Amino acid sequence: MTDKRQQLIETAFALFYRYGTHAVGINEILKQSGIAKKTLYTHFDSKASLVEAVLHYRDERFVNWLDQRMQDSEPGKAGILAMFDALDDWFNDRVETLAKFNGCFFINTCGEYAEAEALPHQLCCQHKSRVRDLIEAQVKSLGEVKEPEWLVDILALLKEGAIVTAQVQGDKQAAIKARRLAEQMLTAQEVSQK
Amino acid sequence: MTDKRQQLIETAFALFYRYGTHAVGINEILKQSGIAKKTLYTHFDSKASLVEAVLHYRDERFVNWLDQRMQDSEPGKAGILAMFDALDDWFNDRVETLAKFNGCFFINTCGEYAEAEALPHQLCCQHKSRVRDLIEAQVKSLGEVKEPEWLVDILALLKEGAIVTAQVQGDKQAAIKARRLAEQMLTAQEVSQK
DNA sequence: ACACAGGGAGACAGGTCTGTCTACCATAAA
DNA sequence: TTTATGGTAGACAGACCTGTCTCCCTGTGT
Repeated sequence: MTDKRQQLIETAFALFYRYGTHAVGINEILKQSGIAKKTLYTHFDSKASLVEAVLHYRDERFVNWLDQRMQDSEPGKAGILAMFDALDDWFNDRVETLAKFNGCFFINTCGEYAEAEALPHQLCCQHKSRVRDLIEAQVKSLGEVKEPEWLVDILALLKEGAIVTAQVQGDKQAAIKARRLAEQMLTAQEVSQK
Repeated sequence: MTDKRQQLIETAFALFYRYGTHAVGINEILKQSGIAKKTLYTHFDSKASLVEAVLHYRDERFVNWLDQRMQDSEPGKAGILAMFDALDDWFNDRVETLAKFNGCFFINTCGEYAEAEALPHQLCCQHKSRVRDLIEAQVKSLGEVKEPEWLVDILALLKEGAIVTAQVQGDKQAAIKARRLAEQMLTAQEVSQK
């Protein structure tokens, strides 16, 4: 029962992530998952609510993965740099949990629902806030920082830049380049602290 | 004659930029532009070739605008910072040349054609290369730089990060934040140079 | 053994999409 | 005046979309 629902979400995610939500029809999802149309409509009101569920699913999966990777290192500088290492693994398809890299699902979806009022757009925004919270927690562990808010924003901005560069330009080294700058900033931070 | 063609491209761009290329139908473009379907198909083979033309149009328009803004300042540091100022104007809808800010048309379109083999994806990639070239020219004017390639990459990456942050999170200050970091980097560069 | 719920298969309605085609109307050159 | 040309208007075909509905099969609890 809930098994079918999950299966639908996962199949839909794989297709949406590859081809975009508008480009993929319900029938394609049904064909690939081998699930009947009736079953889909018992679990979801409409395609829009399936899209919504897929966004929730990916959000949880992605944030959990990233959080785990950051928790594996010491809080603070190491944790932040671990984020960029995690991104590097993602870009180069060394993470089984996430699908083959195709950019950020939320940035892509946001492009399809560009109006700020659209629900998918808002869900994407919420996802980015959750990721920002992970960074913020690490920055707080750094100790006294001149302008912590700005540092958090810049680190998040670097992350977004790396993702887009890796996808559009196909530059799989983007995370490493961003990591280097982050390291410089954090080192400068340490020095000025002493 | 070519007038109609241009009109179609501009109407199509306005709609594609707002709603995405897949979400907008040919008929909507025709209705808004008041042009007949037959005329469209004398100028373009298919919707795909219209999308292609729109990407070229936006590419030229955007690159020309950004280039102009950078040329208005002294080459080097000032030129680079002028780029971030230009972005700030764009994000906050102070540029008539570009439409109301809705993220980067190329990033959005790339999300819709996520596969690297897709032609639109490649055109988006080419656009980003052209923008990178603008940055590269400015970095060359800086004089001796330790690793100019890396600096160019990072500045481009900051630019992408600012655009995405401004769109998804709605943070209209993103360009200013990125500009601040760029300024710090370039100042550090100057100091180490002496 | 029997009733019943869950799901597979897919027909179907109603709408939209792209792309073609016909019919008609301008304007301007010959 | 006549004849191209380029445009408008829109019917139309054929495909595909979402969402509903019916029919049938299968497994499970009683």
